[in-house]
Amino acid sequence: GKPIVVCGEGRTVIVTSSYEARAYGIKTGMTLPEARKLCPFVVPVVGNLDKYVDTSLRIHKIMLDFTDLVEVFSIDECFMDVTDVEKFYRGGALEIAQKIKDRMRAELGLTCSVGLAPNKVVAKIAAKLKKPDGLTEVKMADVPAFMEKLSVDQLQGVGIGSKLAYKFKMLGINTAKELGEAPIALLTGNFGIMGHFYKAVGMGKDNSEVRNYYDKTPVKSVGHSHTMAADTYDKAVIKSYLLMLCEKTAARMREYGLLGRTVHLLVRFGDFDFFGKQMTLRHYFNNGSEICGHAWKIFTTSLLPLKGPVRLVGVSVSNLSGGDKQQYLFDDMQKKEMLMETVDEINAKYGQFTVKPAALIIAEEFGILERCGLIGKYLWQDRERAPSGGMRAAAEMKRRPGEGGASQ
DNA sequence: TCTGGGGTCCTAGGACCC
DNA sequence: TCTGGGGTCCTAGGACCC
Repeated sequence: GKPIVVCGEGRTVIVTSSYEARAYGIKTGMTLPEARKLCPFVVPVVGNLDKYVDTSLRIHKIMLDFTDLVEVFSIDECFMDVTDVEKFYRGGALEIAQKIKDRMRAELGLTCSVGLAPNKVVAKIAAKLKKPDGLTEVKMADVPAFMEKLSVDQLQGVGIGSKLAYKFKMLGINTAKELGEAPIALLTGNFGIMGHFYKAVGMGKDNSEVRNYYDKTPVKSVGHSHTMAADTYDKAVIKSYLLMLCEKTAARMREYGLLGRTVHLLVRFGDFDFFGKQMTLRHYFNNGSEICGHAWKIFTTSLLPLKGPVRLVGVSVSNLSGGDKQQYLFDDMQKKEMLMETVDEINAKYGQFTVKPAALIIAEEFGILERCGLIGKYLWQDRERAPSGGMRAAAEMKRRPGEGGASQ
């Protein structure tokens, strides 16, 4: 019953908020001061990802009792295809939806909103219509009438964002119906191959399949970025942050059994100007110090002297390869891999960064990181959060990412 | 104490190969 | 009477999703 906002620590934004908070005009993406202006007694709550991941997996379990065709779309959304199983329930798909809602309430104390439709696109839009605790069914025959009532803004979430909605309006397309009826030449002329997709969405057509829960889609990139506690020109501080992010990235790559050969450096300056540059190597790696070496090379060759204070640094690795164990030509590479495995095991047991590169220890001891404020705390926060169970759950979740799904 | 962090996909241009 | 056509790979930038 209170106006609550969920946010992070340090320089953060509001991730989500209770309906009480929304009544004051508080929206996702706002800063805390902005929210306080709208509601002085708003209650900030720091998010707890481990708990959300754990809850998410419990929800999946409930859905999997009905079918394996459960496609994870995000931490709180799934598509479900009950075409083949609805005949086992007297009330059909509607009964399945209601049973899931009942079990979520009874077992997890949560409400959810369901959209029941012939395909993923319509189901996703339908699910958003009544929140919270809604259940909206759109039968095949009712799809045209359903789409007719929607503005292009309401198509958001299915690959049509606000910028696109604006462009549609500039073309005189204001409703989903108009989008569906727009000449294909107009759409492909303006949006290329995507024009076909937009027209289909406008008509409420979508024949993409709901993936099986156990079919893993390969990860395309792994990375971390962080907005520092304060903007800085200090290269030692920037490099320390970067090394920490590279170590976290590398540890996750190893956890997923991945190697990569493209390093992408991201930098956001104090004025919000964004810089990104990537570099592809001939060989594969998943070692934090190597990733950092490449990222730092991009930094020093492209960004010095600094045009302004740095606000955010980030790194990501792509061009990933399935992580089969490599046959090493040289013993020292094998030793390095054994070392990394051991470090990963220790950190999995005692918390992230229990064992870390000396460069990070030195950065800590000399107070380089503290000069920027929160970094020391950041380094230890994962340890304080009882890593073993939750982190595994998080890894489990990330190994099974989803894409767009029939019933949500 | 203005403006987070994790991703995917598409486009367009250039280098390079035969 | 200058410089085709088929590819792949890499990079940069942006829209979009949660």
